[in-house]
This record gives sequence, C-alpha cells and structure tokens, in this order.
Amino acid sequence: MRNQMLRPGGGPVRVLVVDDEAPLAELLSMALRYEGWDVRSAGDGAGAVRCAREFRPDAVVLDVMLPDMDGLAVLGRLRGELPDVPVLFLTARDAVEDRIAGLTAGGDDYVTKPFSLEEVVARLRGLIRRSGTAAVAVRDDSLLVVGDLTLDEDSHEVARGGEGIHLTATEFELLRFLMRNPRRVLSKAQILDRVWSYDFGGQANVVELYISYLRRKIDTGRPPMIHTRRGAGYLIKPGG
Amino acid sequence: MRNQMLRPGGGPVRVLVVDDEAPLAELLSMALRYEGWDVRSAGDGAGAVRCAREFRPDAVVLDVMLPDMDGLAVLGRLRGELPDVPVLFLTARDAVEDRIAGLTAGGDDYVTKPFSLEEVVARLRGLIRRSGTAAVAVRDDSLLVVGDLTLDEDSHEVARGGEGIHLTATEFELLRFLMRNPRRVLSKAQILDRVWSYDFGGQANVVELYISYLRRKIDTGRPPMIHTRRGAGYLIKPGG
DNA sequence: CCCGTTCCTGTGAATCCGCTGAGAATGAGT
DNA sequence: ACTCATTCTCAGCGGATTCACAGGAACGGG
Repeated sequence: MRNQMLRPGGGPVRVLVVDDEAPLAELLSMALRYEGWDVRSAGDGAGAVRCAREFRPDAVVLDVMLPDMDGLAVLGRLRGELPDVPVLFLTARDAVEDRIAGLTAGGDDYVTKPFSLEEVVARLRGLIRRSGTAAVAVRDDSLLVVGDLTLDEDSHEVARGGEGIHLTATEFELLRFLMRNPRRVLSKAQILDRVWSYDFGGQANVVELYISYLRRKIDTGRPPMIHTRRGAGYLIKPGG
Repeated sequence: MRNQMLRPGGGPVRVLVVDDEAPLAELLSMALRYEGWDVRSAGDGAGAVRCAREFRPDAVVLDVMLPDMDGLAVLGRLRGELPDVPVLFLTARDAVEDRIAGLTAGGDDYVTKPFSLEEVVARLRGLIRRSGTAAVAVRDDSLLVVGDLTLDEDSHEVARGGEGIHLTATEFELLRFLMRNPRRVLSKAQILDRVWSYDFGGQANVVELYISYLRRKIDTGRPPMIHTRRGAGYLIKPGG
C-alpha cells in the first residue's frame, strides 16, 4: 500500500466520523477505510461522545449540524474525553460566515459541503500529521515524489525537475490523487468520485479535459509520466 | 513543528487558563495546546488556586472578572502558591485603566476582550520567555526571519532588506501569523480565526484587504514574498 | 485496411475569486 | 473639538478557472 499512517502502538490510525446523513457518513467511512484507517461512525452527538470514550480515535470528522446538539456542544464533550484530538468539521457552504469563527483556532480544520473525498482525506492527513501527540506519521511528510516530479501538500507547490509549475486548484487535486497512487491505474469513475465533489453532475469527460491540462503542464518536452490505459483509466509513473 | 518552548525539565510549558465563560476558556485552551503547551483550565478563583497548587503552571491566563472573587484576590492567592508565575490578564475593553496598571505592575501583561488568539499567544510567549525563572525558551527568540524580512515580536519592528517598515497593529499581527508559518498555505478562514478577534462578524474579504495592504508595504519593488494560492489561501516564503 | 469506440483538445461562455479604490465609522492623540 | 490613523464595508473590475461542446486524432478488433 501507499505511505501508511500508523499510531504509536503500530496499529492503524483511528478515525471517528460523526454525521447524521447516513449515506454521507457511509461514503466518508468507505473513503477513509480505503486509506487503511480504522473507522467508526456515529449518527448523533451522544453516540459520538460514547464512541469517543471507548474507541479513542486519533481524529474526528464532525458535521456541525447534528439533530441532537449543535457542533460546538459536541466539540466540548469530545474535548472532555480527548483533549488533544484534532477535528475536521463539515459545514454547509452558506453557514461559513458565522459558525466557523474560532473552530479552526486550535489547529482544527474544516471543509464545506459539498466536498471532494480527496479534500477530506488530505485535510485529515494534515491534521493527523501535525497533531504529533496522538498519532505519528511513519515515513510520511507533506512531500509527494514520483520520479522528478514533486508535490508539496503544505505549500501547494509542484515542480518537475526542479522547475516550478503552476496548477489550478482542480489540477492540483487531480495530480495529488494520481501521485498518491503511483503506478496504479485509476479509472475515470474513480477519479471523478475522489477529486470532484460528490454532487458533481457534469460530463464525465472533465477528467479527460483535466488530464489534458496536466499533461500540457508537466509532460510537455519531457518523458511523459501520465499514461493512458485505454478502456481502463490513467496512471502516473516515473519516466521510462 | 514550529519553534517549541520547553521547561527546564524538558516537558512542555504549563499554562493555567482561568475564565468562567466555558466556550472562551475552551477556545483559549485549544489555541494554547496547539502551541504545544500543557494546558489546564479552571472556571473560578477557588478552582484556579487549587489547580495552581498541584499543576504548578509556568504561566497563568486570568480573567479579571470572575464569579466568586475578583481578579486582585485571585492574584493574591495565586501568588501565595507561585510567587513568580507571570500572569496574563483578560479584561473588558472599558475596564478601569489604573486598576489594570496596578495589576500588571510586576512584569505581568494584559489583553482586552475581545482579543485575537495570535495576540494572546504572542503575549504569553513573551511573558514566559522573559520570566526566565520557570520556563526556558529553546531555539526561540523574539525575532522572526523569512528571507530578508524580519519581524521583532518584542519591539514590533519590521524590516525588509534592512529598511524599516511601519505597520499598523492588524497588519503586524497578520504578518506575524504568516511568518510563524512560512511556506505553508493558510486559508482565509484560518487567518480570520487567528488574527481577528473571536467575535469578529464581518466580511471575509478583510483578509484580502489586509493582504493587499501588506503587499504594498513589503512587496512593492522587490521580489514578492506573499503569494496567493487561488482557492486555497496565502503563504509567505523567501523570494523565488 | 476499415470502422466503431475511446480519447484528446481547441474554442468559448459563464462563473468565481481575488484585488483594490473610495469612503464611512471608529478611535486615539493633541 | 479637531485631526489624523486605522479598521472595515462595499462595489466594480479583470483575470483565472471551470466546464460544455464538438470536431478530430488515435486506437484496436475484425
């Protein structure tokens, strides 16, 4: 598997997902399990607190809109159980202004709905990596490397052969997904599911389009690293 | 992690937060834990004294308005336990000035509500650094340096290429936050949460505005150091 | 070699995002 | 009270970005 995150004991990182919308919680859990993490989920605040107590997660994904109590209350209770656990908040796009104030203060982070799974996973990895207290990153820093291509998740910088390359936000996410799965064929459907937000309703050929953009930026005039597997998908691998 | 503060023994710096408003105490605790400090909190004067006795913090954040006793009384009792501990007072904006002056006579400091987390953290770091008795700074002084840009947290002096630059209070805090996280993309939400006060309810584009101000002052006519990552945030890094 | 399928990419439109000027509101100093 | 500095709102501009569409290229099976 890819560069794996492990907790001090050696077991997989534990993540608690708290969301009352079952399909969404399911989607998230799937994506996080795919990362090799141990995932448990709760549908309300009370369940979240109970689960936090016995499961003792290394990170929490928390929807700020819950049926029984609001996000802040849940946060307080969670912190009562696990003072140092980093939290990734899920919030509706229009609620961004008022409620979020202070939430990211402690190094926590948030993503707005509708989000892409890559974004959630990336933020979560960042949180876990930085909260050195609970979980430790093993052989893992913010730099992805494939051949002479590098992508820094902290500074959002991309370079090939030392030369910096400017990418747009979507291009960046796509490349990050490819680079986190080097030498592996990723289908257009997989890419769409991971890199685009879950409510994207557009044409499937955006993936081809963005692959095209990426190639122009990272593969022109050099041995190509992005390869097409006709009928299957795309993969990235070091030149050769 | 960033430049970390450690106490003589080698453990993390200990801070006691005393405030009866739970959410505020929570917010502060989060921010201070994020600094890598060991934080404990109390909701009233009696609890504060009790906690001080066993926890023996290296610094105290103390709200001067407490339900059971007033700030002066608490201070006296605290000093009974820990004669040399530095104290950062939290006070309402309209509080009587000379009162505060009396309290801070001995090298203590204060901030007025509503405060920004950056401000509290900075003051606290200053207090701890100067009260050499309890805690020591390791790899830590008051000067932030990024390329040819320097910022002195003590004197509030900023210079680029040796040439002094005048910044307003908000500009200074913003630049300090950027410089304490060099080469790291900081989202507008993160910036808002750390640099603006916790009750700020304004437009998110103040951040853009102040970035604009900063650029005018530190980036005009030189290789720019403040960079925009469209859709992600801002980061500061040495020329390039 | 032909043909259907799959993939690539130019064009252009709509939208989003960030930058900045102008000026109101607030506060501090004299 | 007056002046100046500072903070912040608002609104418009302009460029960046995203995406649909469609024609053409490449591929591969027969």
